[in-house]
Amino acid sequence: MGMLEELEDASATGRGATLEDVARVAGVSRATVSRVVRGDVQVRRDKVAKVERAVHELGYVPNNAARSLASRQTGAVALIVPEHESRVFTDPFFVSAISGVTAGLDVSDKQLLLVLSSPQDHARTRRFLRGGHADGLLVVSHHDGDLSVEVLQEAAVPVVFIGRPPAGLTAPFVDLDNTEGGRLAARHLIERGRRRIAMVCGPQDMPAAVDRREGFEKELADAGIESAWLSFGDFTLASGEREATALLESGTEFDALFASSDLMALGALKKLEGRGIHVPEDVAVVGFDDIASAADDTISLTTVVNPGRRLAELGAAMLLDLIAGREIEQRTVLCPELAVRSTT
Amino acid sequence: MGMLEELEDASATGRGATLEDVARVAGVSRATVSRVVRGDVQVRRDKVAKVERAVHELGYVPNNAARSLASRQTGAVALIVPEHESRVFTDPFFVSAISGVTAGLDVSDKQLLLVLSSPQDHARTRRFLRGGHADGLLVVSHHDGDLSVEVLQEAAVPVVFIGRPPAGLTAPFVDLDNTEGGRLAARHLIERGRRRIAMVCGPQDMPAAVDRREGFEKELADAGIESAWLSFGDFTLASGEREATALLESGTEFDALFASSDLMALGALKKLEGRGIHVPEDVAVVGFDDIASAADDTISLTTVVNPGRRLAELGAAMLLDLIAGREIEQRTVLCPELAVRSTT
DNA sequence: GTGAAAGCGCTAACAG
DNA sequence: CTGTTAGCGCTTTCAC
Repeated sequence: MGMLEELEDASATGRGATLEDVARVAGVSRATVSRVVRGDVQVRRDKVAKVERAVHELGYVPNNAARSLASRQTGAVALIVPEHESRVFTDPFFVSAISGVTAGLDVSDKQLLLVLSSPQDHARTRRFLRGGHADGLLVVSHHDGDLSVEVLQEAAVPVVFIGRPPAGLTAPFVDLDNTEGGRLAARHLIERGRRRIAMVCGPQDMPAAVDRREGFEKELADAGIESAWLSFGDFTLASGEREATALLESGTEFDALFASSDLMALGALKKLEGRGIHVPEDVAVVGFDDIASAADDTISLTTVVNPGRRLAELGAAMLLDLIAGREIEQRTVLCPELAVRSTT
Repeated sequence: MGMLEELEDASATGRGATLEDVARVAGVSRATVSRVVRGDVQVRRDKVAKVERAVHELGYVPNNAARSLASRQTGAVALIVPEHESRVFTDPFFVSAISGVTAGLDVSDKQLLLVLSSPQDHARTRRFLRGGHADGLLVVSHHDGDLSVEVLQEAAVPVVFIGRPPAGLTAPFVDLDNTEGGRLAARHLIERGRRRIAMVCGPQDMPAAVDRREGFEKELADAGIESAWLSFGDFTLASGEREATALLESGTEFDALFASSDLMALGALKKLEGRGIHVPEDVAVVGFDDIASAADDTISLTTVVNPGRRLAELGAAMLLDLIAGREIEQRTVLCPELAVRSTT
């Protein structure tokens, strides 16, 4: 299937007291009970007390379905991740993003629906979007073509991108300045005296990956040097290994490697070490993301910090504002920092 | 918050054609449209065609909330994982379990709600359970006290455990014969000529961890040898490292180590190698689970195969049967196998 | 086979 | 501040 999500939704099934029961016991009208239950402040204190007692007594729990039906709100927000399950559960960046969204939603009573939609699930995702399951959408890790304007529009709810949307798709977003991130990495390497710098880029159908590459290339150009090698992975550990191997086998001389994700950097590191290449003596390595294991003693990877958690949190807040009908900044772009450790 | 879930649920928000619209366009009654939409076979072919055309024409999508409200069914099934987010996204076993459930549910139209409920979220989980959000519950990775009979009963829906529930909690379940798994590991090590065997157990508030330890101990006892050392981790990589360090520092002599999870085995392996101990020459290592990286060339860990995916799939099928009111086998116990690789 | 009618439990104007 | 009144959109007996 390919949908995975956070939730708390759906509807109450059967049993249980209804608003009406509570109203009867408390000796007030249904509307009043409804107000109390939702915290609609305009109710006299004594009635509130009565209602609360009745609610407790009856073990009343609101019926979600009825609530949604009447309010035309689902009480949920969906986080759309156009990646395969295995990737999401494997890349720490997503974990931080998810926990960031969770945190950002915490101030509201919205539930998180995690929607993993690998390419094959296109139809399913579309159905989901049309199904009106959420009051708002958060999109992370978007590749070109994953979601079209039309499909998004069908959902008829506010959308916020975590990471700049591709050209042609206009939507509010939060993002890291990935171009600057690429520059940062390149500059650092140059300052360390490296001149034969290779880069393993991320998938070029993702704006973030493109930006990182461009920033890297620009910085090199500004310094009047050319990149020693450029290749493309998909942000995974395996692709990092693969591209490092290719780099090694190409016979290219290089004294530094910039990987567009920590996972790829880790994969490359493994291969380099396997060949007896010393890091950072022979080759300096810089990653991107700053996943937890990058700071691990035995790895200690120099990397560009990608505050995924923070971005996600901001994105969630933006979405909440949008849903509430508040005005928001259409774009929020954070400035990257470099965490210098032992690989450079 | 601490709930994470799969979903597809909630309710349609606004817009869109209703059953009534379709009925009008198709020239039939609402009831008929409803029957057609749900595939309630008793409808004349020509009317079916008319309805389908109208549905297509209007782009009709059923409103979930209304559906749930009327049918008193949510169309969702919850997978309860009493673990912290970080753990779930970090342990490949959960990934297989999740994908197994996903697969098992695929034959139905039920949606998966992933509920991560760390201990602090007890109240939240309880609320969720009482909320009637799902038509059935699947519980995996249950620790003593995580869920009580009462709490489960409040949900008032069928429950299936993936992994034997603790004493006192009676529920249908699917499980691996963990005792046999522990035996298998011990026997293998003994057959390899090892006699000073250490074990890093899992948390003893989990039946699976207890069983693995007991199987291990029994097999050793049958062979007339005593375990060299026994300690307890929590199934994570970090705890594997920690316990291995403790083992090393205790000065205990040992020529084999059985870890109750692959992640712990990996952590231990790292520490052993860090100390210049050769595996398997000096120390043989056996893990449990057979996560993907266990089969990795550079690791090649001998391990007891825990078919998490299969178990989860079976569990989901059982739950579906239960929800449909069908009779089921109260317990399904799979027999473990050993994957012999390079660490023994 | 098919339609009519009666809600599911709640929210949301609208009076008062 | 509070009660009354309508539905939200769909499923589900129950007759026909």
